Amino acid sequence: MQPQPSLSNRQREILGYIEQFVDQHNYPPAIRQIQEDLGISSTSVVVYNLNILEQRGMLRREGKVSRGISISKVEAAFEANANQVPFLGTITAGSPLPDPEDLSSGTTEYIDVPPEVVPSNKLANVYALKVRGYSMVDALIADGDIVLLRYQETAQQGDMVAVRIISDNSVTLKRFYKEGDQVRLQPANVTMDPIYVPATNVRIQGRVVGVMRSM
Amino acid sequence: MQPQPSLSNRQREILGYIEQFVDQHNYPPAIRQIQEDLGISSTSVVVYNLNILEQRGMLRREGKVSRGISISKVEAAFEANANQVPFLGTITAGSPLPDPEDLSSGTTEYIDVPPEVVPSNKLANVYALKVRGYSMVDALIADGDIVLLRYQETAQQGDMVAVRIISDNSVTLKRFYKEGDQVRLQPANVTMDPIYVPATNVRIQGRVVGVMRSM
DNA sequence: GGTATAATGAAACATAAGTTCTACCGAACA
DNA sequence: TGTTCGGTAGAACTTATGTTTCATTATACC
Repeated sequence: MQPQPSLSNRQREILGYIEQFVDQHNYPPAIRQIQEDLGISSTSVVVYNLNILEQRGMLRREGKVSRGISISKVEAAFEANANQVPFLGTITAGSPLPDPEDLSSGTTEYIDVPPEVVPSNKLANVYALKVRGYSMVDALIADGDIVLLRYQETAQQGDMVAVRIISDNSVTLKRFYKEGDQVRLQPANVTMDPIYVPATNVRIQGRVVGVMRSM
Repeated sequence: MQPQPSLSNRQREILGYIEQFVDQHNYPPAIRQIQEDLGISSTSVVVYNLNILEQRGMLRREGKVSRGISISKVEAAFEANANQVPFLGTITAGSPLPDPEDLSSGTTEYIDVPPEVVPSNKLANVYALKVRGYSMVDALIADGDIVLLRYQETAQQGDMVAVRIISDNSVTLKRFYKEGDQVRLQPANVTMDPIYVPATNVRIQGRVVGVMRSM
Protein backbone atom coordinates (compact mmCIF):
# COMPACT_ATOMS: atom_id res chain seq x y z
CA MET A 1 0.00 0.00 0.00
CA GLN A 2 1.05 3.54 -0.67
CA PRO A 3 1.22 6.06 2.11
CA GLN A 4 -2.34 7.15 2.71
CA PRO A 5 -2.53 10.78 1.69
CA SER A 6 -4.96 12.85 3.69
CA LEU A 7 -8.40 13.09 2.20
CA SER A 8 -10.93 15.75 3.03
CA ASN A 9 -14.19 14.72 4.59
CA ARG A 10 -15.97 15.39 1.35
CA GLN A 11 -13.57 13.19 -0.54
CA ARG A 12 -14.00 10.36 1.90
CA GLU A 13 -17.72 10.81 1.68
CA ILE A 14 -17.69 10.68 -2.10
CA LEU A 15 -15.48 7.64 -2.14
CA GLY A 16 -17.70 5.84 0.29
CA TYR A 17 -20.76 6.70 -1.70
CA ILE A 18 -19.25 5.33 -4.88
CA GLU A 19 -18.26 2.09 -3.20
CA GLN A 20 -21.68 1.62 -1.77
CA PHE A 21 -23.34 2.52 -5.04
CA VAL A 22 -21.29 0.06 -7.07
CA ASP A 23 -21.93 -2.57 -4.49
CA GLN A 24 -25.62 -2.02 -4.84
CA HIS A 25 -26.03 -1.50 -8.55
CA ASN A 26 -23.07 -3.18 -10.18
CA TYR A 27 -22.42 -0.03 -12.13
CA PRO A 28 -20.91 3.26 -11.04
CA PRO A 29 -22.90 6.41 -10.24
CA ALA A 30 -23.14 9.46 -12.47
CA ILE A 31 -21.61 12.67 -11.30
CA ARG A 32 -25.01 14.28 -10.89
CA GLN A 33 -26.11 11.34 -8.81
CA ILE A 34 -23.21 11.82 -6.44
CA GLN A 35 -23.99 15.49 -6.30
CA GLU A 36 -27.65 15.09 -5.48
CA ASP A 37 -27.44 12.19 -3.07
CA LEU A 38 -24.69 13.88 -1.14
CA GLY A 39 -26.34 17.26 -1.19
CA ILE A 40 -23.51 18.96 -3.02
CA SER A 41 -24.39 22.20 -4.69
CA SER A 42 -22.69 21.77 -8.03
CA THR A 43 -21.39 19.08 -10.33
CA SER A 44 -18.18 20.99 -10.68
CA VAL A 45 -17.47 20.42 -7.01
CA VAL A 46 -17.87 16.72 -7.53
CA VAL A 47 -15.59 16.83 -10.54
CA TYR A 48 -13.08 18.80 -8.58
CA ASN A 49 -12.94 16.21 -5.85
CA LEU A 50 -13.03 13.27 -8.20
CA ASN A 51 -9.93 14.64 -9.86
CA ILE A 52 -8.17 14.77 -6.55
CA LEU A 53 -9.25 11.26 -5.71
CA GLU A 54 -7.91 10.13 -9.04
CA GLN A 55 -4.58 11.82 -8.47
CA ARG A 56 -4.39 10.12 -5.11
CA GLY A 57 -4.92 6.79 -6.86
CA MET A 58 -8.16 6.07 -5.05
CA LEU A 59 -10.05 5.57 -8.28
CA ARG A 60 -9.72 5.77 -12.01
CA ARG A 61 -11.83 7.69 -14.47
CA GLU A 62 -12.39 7.38 -18.17
CA GLY A 63 -12.81 10.79 -19.73
CA LYS A 64 -16.14 11.63 -21.32
CA VAL A 65 -17.54 8.25 -20.47
CA SER A 66 -20.80 8.16 -18.58
CA ARG A 67 -20.27 6.55 -15.23
CA GLY A 68 -16.71 5.88 -16.21
CA ILE A 69 -15.52 5.57 -12.65
CA SER A 70 -13.72 2.48 -11.47
CA ILE A 71 -12.75 2.06 -7.86
CA SER A 72 -9.45 0.42 -7.25
CA LYS A 73 -10.95 -1.02 -4.13
CA VAL A 74 -13.10 -3.36 -6.14
CA GLU A 75 -10.03 -4.90 -7.64
CA ALA A 76 -8.44 -5.07 -4.25
CA ALA A 77 -11.45 -6.85 -2.85
CA PHE A 78 -11.27 -9.33 -5.65
CA GLU A 79 -7.62 -9.94 -5.05
CA ALA A 80 -8.18 -10.23 -1.34
CA ASN A 81 -10.69 -12.92 -2.00
CA ALA A 82 -8.44 -14.68 -4.43
CA ASN A 83 -6.65 -16.64 -1.72
CA GLN A 84 -6.00 -19.61 -3.84
CA VAL A 85 -3.38 -22.30 -3.96
CA PRO A 86 -2.71 -24.89 -6.65
CA PHE A 87 -4.32 -28.25 -6.17
CA LEU A 88 -1.76 -30.85 -7.11
CA GLY A 89 -3.62 -34.11 -6.69
CA THR A 90 -3.83 -36.95 -4.25
CA ILE A 91 -1.51 -38.50 -1.75
CA THR A 92 -1.63 -41.93 -0.22
CA ALA A 93 0.66 -43.47 2.34
CA GLY A 94 2.75 -45.32 -0.21
CA SER A 95 3.09 -42.92 -3.06
CA PRO A 96 5.59 -40.08 -3.16
CA LEU A 97 4.29 -36.54 -3.08
CA PRO A 98 3.55 -34.89 -6.38
CA ASP A 99 6.30 -32.57 -7.46
CA PRO A 100 5.40 -28.93 -6.75
CA GLU A 101 7.16 -28.08 -9.97
CA ASP A 102 4.29 -29.69 -11.84
CA LEU A 103 2.69 -26.29 -11.70
CA SER A 104 3.88 -25.69 -15.20
CA SER A 105 1.64 -28.42 -16.51
CA GLY A 106 -0.95 -26.06 -17.88
CA THR A 107 -4.31 -26.85 -16.43
CA THR A 108 -3.69 -26.55 -12.74
CA GLU A 109 -6.73 -26.40 -10.54
CA TYR A 110 -6.88 -23.93 -7.71
CA ILE A 111 -8.81 -24.03 -4.50
CA ASP A 112 -9.75 -21.30 -2.07
CA VAL A 113 -8.06 -21.01 1.28
CA PRO A 114 -9.71 -18.81 3.90
CA PRO A 115 -7.36 -16.46 5.70
CA GLU A 116 -8.33 -18.15 8.95
CA VAL A 117 -6.51 -21.24 7.76
CA VAL A 118 -3.56 -19.66 5.99
CA PRO A 119 -3.13 -15.88 6.07
CA SER A 120 -2.99 -14.33 2.63
CA ASN A 121 0.56 -13.14 3.12
CA LYS A 122 1.80 -16.65 3.80
CA LEU A 123 0.46 -18.43 0.79
CA ALA A 124 3.78 -18.51 -1.06
CA ASN A 125 4.87 -22.02 -2.02
CA VAL A 126 1.72 -23.48 -0.53
CA TYR A 127 -0.13 -26.17 -2.42
CA ALA A 128 -3.02 -28.46 -1.71
CA LEU A 129 -3.31 -32.23 -1.79
CA LYS A 130 -6.22 -34.51 -1.19
CA VAL A 131 -5.57 -37.37 1.18
CA ARG A 132 -6.58 -40.83 0.15
CA GLY A 133 -7.00 -43.51 2.79
CA TYR A 134 -6.67 -43.59 6.52
CA SER A 135 -2.93 -43.85 6.88
CA MET A 136 -2.75 -40.45 8.48
CA VAL A 137 -5.40 -40.68 11.15
CA ASP A 138 -2.68 -40.40 13.73
CA ALA A 139 -2.07 -36.93 12.37
CA LEU A 140 -5.79 -36.26 12.78
CA ILE A 141 -6.22 -36.38 9.04
CA ALA A 142 -8.91 -38.50 7.47
CA ASP A 143 -9.72 -39.86 4.06
CA GLY A 144 -10.84 -37.05 1.81
CA ASP A 145 -9.19 -34.25 3.73
CA ILE A 146 -7.42 -31.51 1.88
CA VAL A 147 -4.01 -30.77 3.33
CA LEU A 148 -2.15 -27.56 2.67
CA LEU A 149 1.60 -27.89 2.42
CA ARG A 150 4.28 -25.27 2.13
CA TYR A 151 7.17 -26.59 0.20
CA GLN A 152 10.34 -26.65 2.29
CA GLU A 153 13.10 -29.14 3.06
CA THR A 154 13.87 -28.15 6.59
CA ALA A 155 11.70 -27.77 9.65
CA GLN A 156 11.64 -26.22 13.09
CA GLN A 157 11.14 -28.25 16.22
CA GLY A 158 7.49 -29.21 16.52
CA ASP A 159 6.48 -28.38 12.98
CA MET A 160 3.94 -30.66 11.43
CA VAL A 161 5.66 -31.87 8.31
CA ALA A 162 5.30 -34.29 5.47
CA VAL A 163 8.21 -36.65 5.90
CA ARG A 164 9.37 -39.40 3.66
CA ILE A 165 10.86 -42.33 5.49
CA ILE A 166 13.35 -43.59 2.98
CA SER A 167 13.69 -47.17 4.13
CA ASP A 168 9.92 -47.61 4.10
CA ASN A 169 9.38 -45.61 0.97
CA SER A 170 6.38 -44.10 2.74
CA VAL A 171 5.13 -40.59 3.39
CA THR A 172 3.48 -39.57 6.62
CA LEU A 173 2.47 -36.40 8.36
CA LYS A 174 3.93 -35.98 11.82
CA ARG A 175 5.26 -33.42 14.19
CA PHE A 176 8.99 -33.14 13.77
CA TYR A 177 11.57 -33.08 16.58
CA LYS A 178 15.24 -33.42 15.95
CA GLU A 179 16.98 -35.15 18.86
CA GLY A 180 20.67 -35.60 18.13
CA ASP A 181 21.11 -38.08 15.32
CA GLN A 182 17.57 -39.21 15.74
CA VAL A 183 14.33 -37.72 14.63
CA ARG A 184 11.27 -38.10 16.77
CA LEU A 185 8.07 -38.19 14.79
CA GLN A 186 5.16 -37.42 17.01
CA PRO A 187 1.57 -38.11 15.99
CA ALA A 188 -0.70 -35.14 16.39
CA ASN A 189 -3.05 -37.35 18.31
CA VAL A 190 -1.65 -36.96 21.80
CA THR A 191 -2.81 -40.39 22.86
CA MET A 192 -0.48 -42.08 20.42
CA ASP A 193 3.18 -42.84 20.77
CA PRO A 194 5.99 -41.28 18.77
CA ILE A 195 8.34 -43.16 16.54
CA TYR A 196 12.08 -42.64 16.30
CA VAL A 197 14.01 -42.72 13.08
CA PRO A 198 17.67 -42.01 12.23
CA ALA A 199 17.98 -38.51 10.82
CA THR A 200 19.56 -39.87 7.67
CA ASN A 201 16.48 -41.93 6.99
CA VAL A 202 14.03 -39.06 6.64
CA ARG A 203 13.44 -36.37 4.05
CA ILE A 204 11.22 -33.44 4.77
CA GLN A 205 8.95 -32.74 1.86
CA GLY A 206 6.99 -29.83 3.15
CA ARG A 207 5.34 -28.33 6.13
CA VAL A 208 1.67 -28.82 6.84
CA VAL A 209 0.11 -25.41 7.24
CA GLY A 210 -3.52 -26.34 7.19
CA VAL A 211 -6.21 -28.96 6.79
CA MET A 212 -9.71 -28.68 5.39
CA ARG A 213 -12.33 -31.37 5.69
CA SER A 214 -15.71 -31.61 4.05
CA MET A 215 -18.43 -33.92 5.25
CA MET B 1 -30.44 -22.49 -11.36
CA GLN B 2 -33.29 -21.92 -13.72
CA PRO B 3 -33.66 -24.00 -16.82
CA GLN B 4 -31.19 -22.57 -19.26
CA PRO B 5 -33.23 -21.18 -22.11
CA SER B 6 -31.60 -21.33 -25.49
CA LEU B 7 -29.76 -18.18 -26.43
CA SER B 8 -28.96 -17.18 -29.97
CA ASN B 9 -25.34 -16.83 -30.97
CA ARG B 10 -25.71 -13.10 -30.99
CA GLN B 11 -27.09 -13.11 -27.48
CA ARG B 12 -24.29 -15.27 -26.21
CA GLU B 13 -21.83 -13.01 -27.95
CA ILE B 14 -23.31 -9.91 -26.39
CA LEU B 15 -23.37 -11.46 -22.95
CA GLY B 16 -19.78 -12.54 -23.25
CA TYR B 17 -18.77 -9.10 -24.42
CA ILE B 18 -20.43 -7.45 -21.44
CA GLU B 19 -18.78 -9.80 -18.99
CA GLN B 20 -15.41 -9.21 -20.49
CA PHE B 21 -15.95 -5.48 -20.62
CA VAL B 22 -16.99 -5.22 -17.00
CA ASP B 23 -14.08 -7.37 -16.03
CA GLN B 24 -11.73 -5.03 -17.80
CA HIS B 25 -13.20 -1.64 -16.98
CA ASN B 26 -15.16 -2.10 -13.78
CA TYR B 27 -18.10 -0.41 -15.42
CA PRO B 28 -20.57 -1.71 -17.99
CA PRO B 29 -20.45 -0.90 -21.71
CA ALA B 30 -22.81 1.46 -23.49
CA ILE B 31 -25.19 0.08 -26.04
CA ARG B 32 -23.36 1.79 -28.86
CA GLN B 33 -20.12 0.29 -27.65
CA ILE B 34 -21.57 -3.19 -27.82
CA GLN B 35 -22.88 -2.40 -31.23
CA GLU B 36 -19.61 -1.14 -32.65
CA ASP B 37 -17.25 -3.63 -31.08
CA LEU B 38 -19.41 -6.51 -32.14
CA GLY B 39 -20.00 -5.12 -35.63
CA ILE B 40 -23.73 -4.93 -35.23
CA SER B 41 -25.48 -2.62 -37.62
CA SER B 42 -27.87 -0.87 -35.30
CA THR B 43 -28.33 0.00 -31.68
CA SER B 44 -31.88 -1.22 -31.90
CA VAL B 45 -30.60 -4.72 -32.56
CA VAL B 46 -28.56 -4.53 -29.41
CA VAL B 47 -31.53 -3.26 -27.46
CA TYR B 48 -33.68 -6.00 -28.90
CA ASN B 49 -31.28 -8.67 -27.71
CA LEU B 50 -30.62 -7.03 -24.39
CA ASN B 51 -34.32 -7.15 -23.70
CA ILE B 52 -34.38 -10.84 -24.40
CA LEU B 53 -31.36 -11.39 -22.19
CA GLU B 54 -33.10 -9.49 -19.44
CA GLN B 55 -36.25 -11.54 -19.79
CA ARG B 56 -34.14 -14.64 -19.55
CA GLY B 57 -32.69 -13.35 -16.33
CA MET B 58 -29.16 -13.17 -17.67
CA LEU B 59 -28.80 -9.52 -16.75
CA ARG B 60 -30.67 -6.57 -15.38
CA ARG B 61 -31.09 -3.14 -16.85
CA GLU B 62 -31.97 0.18 -15.37
CA GLY B 63 -34.10 2.17 -17.78
CA LYS B 64 -32.69 5.41 -19.17
CA VAL B 65 -29.50 5.00 -17.22
CA SER B 66 -26.28 5.16 -19.17
CA ARG B 67 -24.46 1.88 -18.91
CA GLY B 68 -27.16 0.69 -16.56
CA ILE B 69 -26.47 -2.95 -17.24
CA SER B 70 -25.70 -5.27 -14.40
CA ILE B 71 -24.73 -8.81 -15.09
CA SER B 72 -26.17 -11.33 -12.73
CA LYS B 73 -22.95 -13.21 -13.16
CA VAL B 74 -21.09 -10.52 -11.34
CA GLU B 75 -23.38 -10.89 -8.40
CA ALA B 76 -23.04 -14.62 -8.63
CA ALA B 77 -19.28 -14.29 -8.57
CA PHE B 78 -19.53 -12.01 -5.61
CA GLU B 79 -21.86 -14.33 -3.83
CA ALA B 80 -19.67 -17.26 -4.71
CA ASN B 81 -16.82 -15.43 -3.07
CA ALA B 82 -18.93 -14.38 -0.15
CA ASN B 83 -19.04 -17.88 1.22
CA GLN B 84 -19.16 -16.85 4.78
CA VAL B 85 -20.72 -18.25 7.89
CA PRO B 86 -21.11 -16.67 11.30
CA PHE B 87 -18.43 -17.46 13.82
CA LEU B 88 -20.14 -18.10 17.13
CA GLY B 89 -17.29 -18.72 19.49
CA THR B 90 -15.57 -21.61 21.17
CA ILE B 91 -16.63 -25.04 22.31
CA THR B 92 -15.04 -27.29 24.85
CA ALA B 93 -16.06 -30.77 25.90
CA GLY B 94 -17.98 -29.62 28.93
CA SER B 95 -19.72 -26.50 27.83
CA PRO B 96 -22.95 -26.45 25.87
CA LEU B 97 -22.89 -25.19 22.31
CA PRO B 98 -23.54 -21.51 21.77
CA ASP B 99 -27.05 -20.82 20.64
CA PRO B 100 -27.24 -20.23 16.90
CA GLU B 101 -29.88 -17.63 17.64
CA ASP B 102 -27.15 -15.44 19.05
CA LEU B 103 -26.78 -14.18 15.52
CA SER B 104 -28.90 -11.23 16.45
CA SER B 105 -26.27 -10.00 18.85
CA GLY B 106 -24.99 -7.34 16.51
CA THR B 107 -21.33 -7.76 15.98
CA THR B 108 -21.09 -11.26 14.64
CA GLU B 109 -17.84 -12.24 13.04
CA TYR B 110 -17.86 -14.14 9.81
CA ILE B 111 -15.29 -16.48 8.35
CA ASP B 112 -14.78 -17.68 4.80
CA VAL B 113 -15.63 -21.19 3.80
CA PRO B 114 -14.23 -22.47 0.50
CA PRO B 115 -16.73 -24.28 -1.70
CA GLU B 116 -14.52 -27.34 -1.51
CA VAL B 117 -15.47 -27.64 2.14
CA VAL B 118 -19.09 -26.60 2.03
CA PRO B 119 -20.72 -25.86 -1.34
CA SER B 120 -22.18 -22.35 -1.55
CA ASN B 121 -25.69 -23.67 -1.94
CA LYS B 122 -25.50 -25.59 1.32
CA LEU B 123 -24.41 -22.86 3.64
CA ALA B 124 -27.84 -22.25 5.13
CA ASN B 125 -27.90 -22.59 8.90
CA VAL B 126 -24.21 -23.32 8.99
CA TYR B 127 -22.07 -21.68 11.64
CA ALA B 128 -18.52 -22.01 12.79
CA LEU B 129 -17.03 -22.80 16.17
CA LYS B 130 -13.48 -23.00 17.36
CA VAL B 131 -12.60 -26.12 19.30
CA ARG B 132 -10.79 -25.75 22.56
CA GLY B 133 -8.93 -28.72 23.99
CA TYR B 134 -8.32 -32.24 22.85
CA SER B 135 -11.58 -33.84 23.85
CA MET B 136 -12.50 -34.48 20.25
CA VAL B 137 -9.37 -36.12 18.91
CA ASP B 138 -11.37 -39.27 18.42
CA ALA B 139 -13.38 -37.30 15.87
CA LEU B 140 -10.10 -36.30 14.25
CA ILE B 141 -10.51 -32.81 15.55
CA ALA B 142 -7.73 -31.06 17.39
CA ASP B 143 -7.32 -28.06 19.60
CA GLY B 144 -7.74 -24.90 17.55
CA ASP B 145 -9.71 -26.47 14.74
CA ILE B 146 -12.65 -24.64 13.29
CA VAL B 147 -15.68 -26.88 12.93
CA LEU B 148 -18.58 -26.02 10.68
CA LEU B 149 -21.97 -27.10 11.95
CA ARG B 150 -25.34 -27.01 10.30
CA TYR B 151 -28.02 -26.52 12.85
CA GLN B 152 -30.44 -29.46 12.90
CA GLU B 153 -31.99 -31.66 15.55
CA THR B 154 -32.22 -34.86 13.60
CA ALA B 155 -29.64 -36.86 11.71
CA GLN B 156 -29.30 -39.55 9.10
CA GLN B 157 -27.47 -42.77 9.76
CA GLY B 158 -23.75 -42.15 9.65
CA ASP B 159 -23.87 -38.38 9.90
CA MET B 160 -21.17 -36.75 11.91
CA VAL B 161 -23.08 -34.79 14.50
CA ALA B 162 -22.59 -32.72 17.57
CA VAL B 163 -24.42 -34.65 20.27
CA ARG B 164 -25.09 -33.68 23.80
CA ILE B 165 -25.11 -36.60 26.17
CA ILE B 166 -27.58 -35.44 28.76
CA SER B 167 -26.48 -37.52 31.71
CA ASP B 168 -22.86 -36.43 31.24
CA ASN B 169 -23.72 -32.87 30.36
CA SER B 170 -21.06 -33.13 27.68
CA VAL B 171 -20.90 -32.41 23.99
CA THR B 172 -18.98 -34.58 21.57
CA LEU B 173 -18.67 -35.00 17.86
CA LYS B 174 -19.36 -38.52 16.63
CA ARG B 175 -20.87 -40.43 13.79
CA PHE B 176 -24.49 -41.15 14.55
CA TYR B 177 -26.23 -44.51 14.13
CA LYS B 178 -29.65 -45.19 15.49
CA GLU B 179 -30.03 -48.84 16.48
CA GLY B 180 -33.43 -49.45 18.00
CA ASP B 181 -33.69 -47.68 21.32
CA GLN B 182 -29.98 -47.25 21.39
CA VAL B 183 -27.72 -44.81 19.64
CA ARG B 184 -24.29 -45.89 18.55
CA LEU B 185 -21.77 -43.08 18.58
CA GLN B 186 -18.84 -44.00 16.43
CA PRO B 187 -15.55 -42.10 16.57
CA ALA B 188 -14.31 -40.95 13.19
CA ASN B 189 -11.01 -42.52 14.00
CA VAL B 190 -11.63 -46.05 12.77
CA THR B 191 -9.22 -47.54 15.25
CA MET B 192 -11.38 -46.52 18.16
CA ASP B 193 -14.44 -48.21 19.59
CA PRO B 194 -17.98 -46.88 19.53
CA ILE B 195 -20.04 -46.08 22.57
CA TYR B 196 -23.69 -46.92 23.03
CA VAL B 197 -26.20 -44.59 24.66
CA PRO B 198 -29.97 -44.78 25.15
CA ALA B 199 -31.69 -42.69 22.53
CA THR B 200 -33.44 -40.69 25.21
CA ASN B 201 -30.11 -39.64 26.61
CA VAL B 202 -28.84 -37.79 23.55
CA ARG B 203 -29.74 -34.53 21.86
CA ILE B 204 -28.48 -33.73 18.43
CA GLN B 205 -27.27 -30.17 18.28
CA GLY B 206 -26.11 -29.97 14.73
CA ARG B 207 -24.40 -31.77 11.95
CA VAL B 208 -20.71 -31.37 11.30
CA VAL B 209 -20.30 -30.37 7.69
CA GLY B 210 -16.67 -29.40 7.69
CA VAL B 211 -13.46 -28.83 9.56
CA MET B 212 -10.66 -26.37 8.97
CA ARG B 213 -7.32 -26.48 10.69
CA SER B 214 -4.57 -23.93 10.68
CA MET B 215 -1.03 -24.72 11.74
C1' DG C 1 -5.03 44.38 5.10
C1' DG C 2 -3.46 42.15 0.78
C1' DT C 3 -2.50 38.37 -1.89
C1' DA C 4 -2.06 33.56 -3.19
C1' DT C 5 -4.46 29.22 -2.95
C1' DA C 6 -8.02 25.91 -2.00
C1' DA C 7 -12.76 24.99 -2.30
C1' DT C 8 -17.43 26.13 -3.81
C1' DG C 9 -21.57 27.71 -6.77
C1' DA C 10 -24.23 28.40 -10.80
C1' DA C 11 -25.04 28.01 -15.27
C1' DA C 12 -24.25 27.16 -20.12
C1' DC C 13 -22.45 23.83 -23.33
C1' DA C 14 -21.38 19.63 -25.81
C1' DT C 15 -22.04 15.07 -26.42
C1' DA C 16 -22.56 10.32 -24.93
C1' DA C 17 -25.98 7.23 -24.80
C1' DG C 18 -30.85 5.35 -24.16
C1' DT C 19 -35.33 5.16 -26.76
C1' DT C 20 -38.45 4.76 -30.34
C1' DC C 21 -40.45 4.35 -34.90
C1' DT C 22 -40.73 2.53 -39.26
C1' DA C 23 -39.09 -0.23 -42.95
C1' DC C 24 -37.02 -4.41 -44.40
C1' DC C 25 -35.62 -9.32 -44.86
C1' DG C 26 -35.82 -14.24 -44.75
C1' DA C 27 -37.87 -18.41 -43.00
C1' DA C 28 -41.78 -21.06 -41.64
C1' DC C 29 -46.39 -22.08 -42.74
C1' DA C 30 -51.23 -22.28 -44.14
C1' DT D 1 -48.90 -16.61 -52.77
C1' DG D 2 -49.61 -14.13 -48.88
C1' DT D 3 -49.10 -13.83 -43.95
C1' DT D 4 -46.96 -14.09 -39.70
C1' DC D 5 -42.88 -13.71 -37.00
C1' DG D 6 -38.18 -13.45 -35.26
C1' DG D 7 -34.55 -10.75 -36.30
C1' DT D 8 -32.12 -6.78 -38.64
C1' DA D 9 -31.33 -1.79 -40.36
C1' DG D 10 -31.28 3.06 -40.26
C1' DA D 11 -32.33 7.18 -38.48
C1' DA D 12 -34.45 10.67 -35.72
C1' DC D 13 -35.40 12.07 -31.08
C1' DT D 14 -34.68 12.84 -26.16
C1' DT D 15 -32.22 13.09 -22.20
C1' DA D 16 -28.69 11.71 -19.13
C1' DT D 17 -24.36 13.05 -18.15
C1' DG D 18 -19.53 14.77 -18.53
C1' DT D 19 -17.06 19.32 -19.29
C1' DT D 20 -15.95 23.98 -18.92
C1' DT D 21 -15.95 28.76 -17.73
C1' DC D 22 -16.31 32.31 -14.54
C1' DA D 23 -17.57 34.37 -10.44
C1' DT D 24 -17.53 33.77 -5.41
C1' DT D 25 -16.25 32.46 -0.93
C1' DA D 26 -13.21 30.57 2.55
C1' DT D 27 -8.32 29.74 4.29
C1' DA D 28 -3.79 30.67 5.10
C1' DC D 29 0.32 33.25 5.12
C1' DC D 30 3.31 37.35 4.95
